[in-house]
Amino acid sequence: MLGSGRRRKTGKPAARDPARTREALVQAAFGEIYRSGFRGSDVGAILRAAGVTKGAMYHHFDDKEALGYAVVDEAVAGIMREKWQSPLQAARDPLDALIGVVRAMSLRPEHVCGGCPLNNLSQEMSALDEGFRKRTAKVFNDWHRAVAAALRNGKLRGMVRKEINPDETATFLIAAYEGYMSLAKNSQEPKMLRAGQKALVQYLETLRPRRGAAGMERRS
Amino acid sequence: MLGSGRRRKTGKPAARDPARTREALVQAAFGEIYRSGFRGSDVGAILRAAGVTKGAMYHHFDDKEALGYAVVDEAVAGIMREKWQSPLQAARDPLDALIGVVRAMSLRPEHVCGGCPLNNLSQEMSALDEGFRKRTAKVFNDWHRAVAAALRNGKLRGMVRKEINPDETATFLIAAYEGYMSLAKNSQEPKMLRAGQKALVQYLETLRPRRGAAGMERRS
Amino acid sequence: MLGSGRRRKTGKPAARDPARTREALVQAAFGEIYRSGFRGSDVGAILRAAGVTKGAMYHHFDDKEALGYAVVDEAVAGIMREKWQSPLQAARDPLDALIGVVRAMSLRPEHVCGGCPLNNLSQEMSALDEGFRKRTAKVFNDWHRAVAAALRNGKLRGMVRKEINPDETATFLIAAYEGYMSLAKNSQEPKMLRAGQKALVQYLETLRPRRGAAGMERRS
Amino acid sequence: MLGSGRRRKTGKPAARDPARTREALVQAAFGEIYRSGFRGSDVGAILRAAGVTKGAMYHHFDDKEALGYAVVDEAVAGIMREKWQSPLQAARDPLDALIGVVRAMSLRPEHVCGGCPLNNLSQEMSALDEGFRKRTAKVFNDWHRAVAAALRNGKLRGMVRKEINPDETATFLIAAYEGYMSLAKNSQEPKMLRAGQKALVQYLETLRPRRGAAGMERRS
DNA sequence: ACAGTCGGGACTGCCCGTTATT
DNA sequence: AATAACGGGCAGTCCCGACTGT
Repeated sequence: MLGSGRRRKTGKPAARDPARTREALVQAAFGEIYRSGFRGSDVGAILRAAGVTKGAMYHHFDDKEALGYAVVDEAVAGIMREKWQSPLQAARDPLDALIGVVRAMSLRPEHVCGGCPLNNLSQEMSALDEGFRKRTAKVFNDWHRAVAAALRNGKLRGMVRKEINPDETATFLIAAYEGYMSLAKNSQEPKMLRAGQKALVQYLETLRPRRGAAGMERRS
Repeated sequence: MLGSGRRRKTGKPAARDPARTREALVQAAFGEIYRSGFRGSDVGAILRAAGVTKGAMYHHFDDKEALGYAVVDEAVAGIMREKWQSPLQAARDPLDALIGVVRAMSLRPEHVCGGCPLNNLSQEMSALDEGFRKRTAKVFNDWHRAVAAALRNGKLRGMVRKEINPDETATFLIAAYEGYMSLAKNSQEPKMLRAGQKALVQYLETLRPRRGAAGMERRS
Repeated sequence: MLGSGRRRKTGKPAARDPARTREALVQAAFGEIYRSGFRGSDVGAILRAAGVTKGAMYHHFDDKEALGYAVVDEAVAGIMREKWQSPLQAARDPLDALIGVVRAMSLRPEHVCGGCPLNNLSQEMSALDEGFRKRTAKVFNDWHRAVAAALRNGKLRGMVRKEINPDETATFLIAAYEGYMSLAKNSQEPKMLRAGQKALVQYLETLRPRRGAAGMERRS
Repeated sequence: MLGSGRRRKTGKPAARDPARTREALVQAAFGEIYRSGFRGSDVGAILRAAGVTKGAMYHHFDDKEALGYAVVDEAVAGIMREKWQSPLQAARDPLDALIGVVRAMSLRPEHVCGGCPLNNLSQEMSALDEGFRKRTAKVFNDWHRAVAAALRNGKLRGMVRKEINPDETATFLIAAYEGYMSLAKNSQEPKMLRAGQKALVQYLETLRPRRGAAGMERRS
């Protein structure tokens, strides 16, 4: 502390920017957590990846947990929104949009092996940490709401069969999606994901109203 | 016990029984791992739960990993066999049997929150440890084979629609099942599992051939 | 406070008074350091005690070390001057004065347990930081000079035995004094200090010239 | 943890020997603490000096504090015993023995600057940690008892003046000794220690009975 | 076959000093 | 002069597994 090691700072500390620092931390943490799980991820590695020091991190986040929460709230939720909510909101035909989302699933090996970030975190932490559970549940909820709303909207506009229950159908879709993601992560084979895409698309097609039936819907 | 202070351990070492010791370890490990994940589980806790000491454990298993592998190969595989393979083998009507299995899903809170042991382990370890991945993949495979075989068999016997692809259908079933288990684990609400049961049963019912229309079904 | 949201700090910043701020810092630092040692003292605690903020402190002092130096130069040196130099300067009989000082030693528990501020700092830092060492050495020196001067003066005026060496005697006195302070700090018993007082007074009495034997004393 | 970094132990762990490990830790800790004080000493440095890892240390000691306690109880107490108790026990003439001890004080620069290990620790920690205080107090006590016993014994054997109070005299001796050690540590000059030796020897000589006046000394 | 002490080492996050920024 | 941001050392925890006995 004193006495011996008297060293003056050498390299300049690279222009403070709290927001950037925070964002870098969240992104780096997301990457590490995606790779190793929350508990398996090393704070040191996150720090290195973010180019940030411990002191800075513990200034922005109380502890590793708080950082993990931010990852769910920001990074993971953002990804899901971008992948599902946005396309659905912008869509004319909800089923086309959903099929588009399913077809857009990445088949890149790292994504196949990595699985779904949301499901990973949820599976790992739900039973262990209520904070994580609540946050991941919220993301699931938002996702579910977006899909259900799209279906409901589709029904109103005659683009989705009248008999289906939007909530149940949305849940089924999400469950099947996550299930295939899990199986693919385990098998590590893109063909498993492809099978999932095929099955999901097939399923989604069954949700369209029968042509020439009640109300005379036109295909989009 | 004679002469100088030479005393034999008083408490008897509980009648050596290697097989029992091993089994106790595997069961205790299964429990701990189910609760905390493989990496989160504490060898000490497993030992305590099994009433076994370190020396004993490291006699039977090279390391924690080896114990984990045994948990997959024995405990987890056993559970899946008991829950799926056995009912299916004994079944007259494969769809009835599958519906029976789905209906038998435990709604007990600890199971809802705990999720599916197989999926848990697979999700946690697939990306990190090839040994775990292979072993869980094998269990998934056996499961899949059993379901597919039942469906195939059902087709032959006219109890399952001819158009379905047994392999794809089995995969879909498993994916949806695991998906619902994941969602339930996250939501911690039995009603999510109930929704899953309902949806799966509904789906299974669609696999039955149309009555009185053998061989003439139209595509949906 | 007009127009757009331009607001001046509402709570007044307590009437800037650099000198007061500085003094408050030195006093608070003295207190903290006396309690916990220099390295053990927490800058935050000093700040709180002084009712001053970090920015203010680092305005007045380059770093914690500089504050510590000021504590030695100002607070500690001041205390020693007040306790030793002043009484000695004003004294008629130096031995009476010294005895007075010894008798004035505080027996209050916090002082017994706290020890001598000068010795504390010197012991803690001498080997670790040359700046502290030099500064505490200077205070010791001033102290020593004052005692030695008093003895020398006493000799001239026939109030102190001729044979004694003022420098050596002063050193001995200081050493014994600090030694007792150390022992008392360790034992935490006032009676140890009392023993020191008694011994020192006894010793000081032996420094008086033998009555009626001016100039003819034999050494024991 | 798992998955990636699979490394098998390479270097053999150097033949277990708990007692050696413990002793190495205590000795290394003594060195570090002597150099930097207890709070200033770095556990990592101690570990490096001892050639021992953290795990080993925290197996033998609950925490840094416990290691520090062992240093007092074992290393410091041992040094004092060796330096004072042993010579005194073996002595014919207690005063000769004490003078011998004083004359044996090391004048080596590192010892001058380092001060007395016992006093260092006592000064640093007495006010902060009751455990340290008690332990150092015990060492002081043992020391005091040995000196007092020697003086008492000397009195009985006519080698020490009858009028002196062994307890008070021992305390005075110890106080003066520690005082000089403190001053020397601060001044960093061996000549200060030499002055101390001279003064202490002179003082010790005054404790001898007057020659040819056995049994008839006057009170001072 | 089993008991358990010993030891290895990665990792967290606290703490605290300091420096930009306002 | 006040506060937010940052740098980083370091204690101590955790937990695995080896090795010595019994």
